[in-house]
Amino acid sequence: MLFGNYIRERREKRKKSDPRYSLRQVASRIGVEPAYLSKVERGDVAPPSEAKIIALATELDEDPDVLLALAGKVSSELQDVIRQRPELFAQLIRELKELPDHAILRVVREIRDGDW
Amino acid sequence: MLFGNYIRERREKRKKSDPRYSLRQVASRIGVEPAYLSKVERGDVAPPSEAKIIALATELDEDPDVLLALAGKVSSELQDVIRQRPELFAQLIRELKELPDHAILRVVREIRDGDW
DNA sequence: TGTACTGTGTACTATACAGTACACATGTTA
DNA sequence: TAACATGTGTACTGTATAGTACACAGTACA
Repeated sequence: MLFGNYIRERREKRKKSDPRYSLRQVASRIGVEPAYLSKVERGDVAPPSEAKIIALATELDEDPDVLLALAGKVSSELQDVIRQRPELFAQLIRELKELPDHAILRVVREIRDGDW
Repeated sequence: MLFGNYIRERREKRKKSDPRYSLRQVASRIGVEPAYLSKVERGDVAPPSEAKIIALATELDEDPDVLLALAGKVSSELQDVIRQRPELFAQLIRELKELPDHAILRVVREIRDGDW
């Protein structure tokens, strides 16, 4: 799924029941020109900046990390965490790379519940 | 520690015992102009691209992830891993953010040794 | 003492990024 | 049917990124 298609789909869905989700109004609320959002939704230009993507996520009630991923980006907040301890996190992420979702979820839960 | 200072320090150290580590020769081996590497080492310009930083890491036998971190970057390879499963990794990284090094290392080891 | 190598200052450049501004045709509604 | 709202095409812009090219002064050494 491409970023633009996904956004358009989500926005149009909301528009059905709420006219406040017209392209123009959403564009205005996230602070871009309508022509630009139009091009973004049609994949005519690259996805917007991280800040605009997060605004869009809030607006459409989507997970910002997922939208950023669709846009080929990783949240700068997460990048900052990694940059604080690059060896540790690099090792961890490479270790987890091949594991199935449920294994990673198990790690997340163990950390949340355990006495780390 | 700034990226440029660090690189210069490491390079000069090697240069003491091996004249192949002059600024010019290293620049040539990693494929940039000497004037540029000079500016990079003095922090006169921003750190180079990911590819050049990795070449530099290889050249100076440093950890690429550490050099990238000093340059304010995160390896695109790690970013790709995160982008494959954004929710999962975002959750995990935020969870680990506050934990001390030894706790994260424990996770890494458990994954490596265990039956995940 | 001249040749070769060292690091550096100045000027320039090509490409990507992240949009704006305005005009236009079509559609809706009061 | 006038006023307003909708999405989109075209043209343009400022800033950042990632460097190159060339000249120059100082140092080493043969």
